[in-house]
Amino acid sequence: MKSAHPDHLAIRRVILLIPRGRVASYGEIAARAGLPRRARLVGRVLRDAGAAAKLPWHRVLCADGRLAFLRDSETFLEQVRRLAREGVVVSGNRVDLLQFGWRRNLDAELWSPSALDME
DNA sequence: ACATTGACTCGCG
DNA sequence: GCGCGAGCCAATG
Repeated sequence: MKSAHPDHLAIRRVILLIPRGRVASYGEIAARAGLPRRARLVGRVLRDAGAAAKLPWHRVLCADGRLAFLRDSETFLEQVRRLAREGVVVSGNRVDLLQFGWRRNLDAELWSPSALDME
């Protein structure tokens, strides 16, 4: 049973917009969906969505770039696999947002100009 | 109806 | 880096 709640739909829409090879935080997704400070709702939507939803859930991380799961969990490993498949590097339990963040620091582009090709 | 629980985030010490 | 509190609020028991 798919939720018809408009907030949930807005959040799913934003998640689908995250480009391959990029990641975004729960909070950023909420903000882009017009729901500032509703990061937890994003997590709830993803959990409720499940595998059948076909959402790129692996591109969603915590605000500091860490994955949201325990390092020994199967979900964590699956997320790392999916990210690696599209070129996103996970160091330890985190991703460098300067390189792979949807909205990354402009200075990072000076350090790796090739990142511009991903837009 | 009340308390707890989160795929969260941010500021402060 | 780490813990705490606050803000957030639907789902769960």
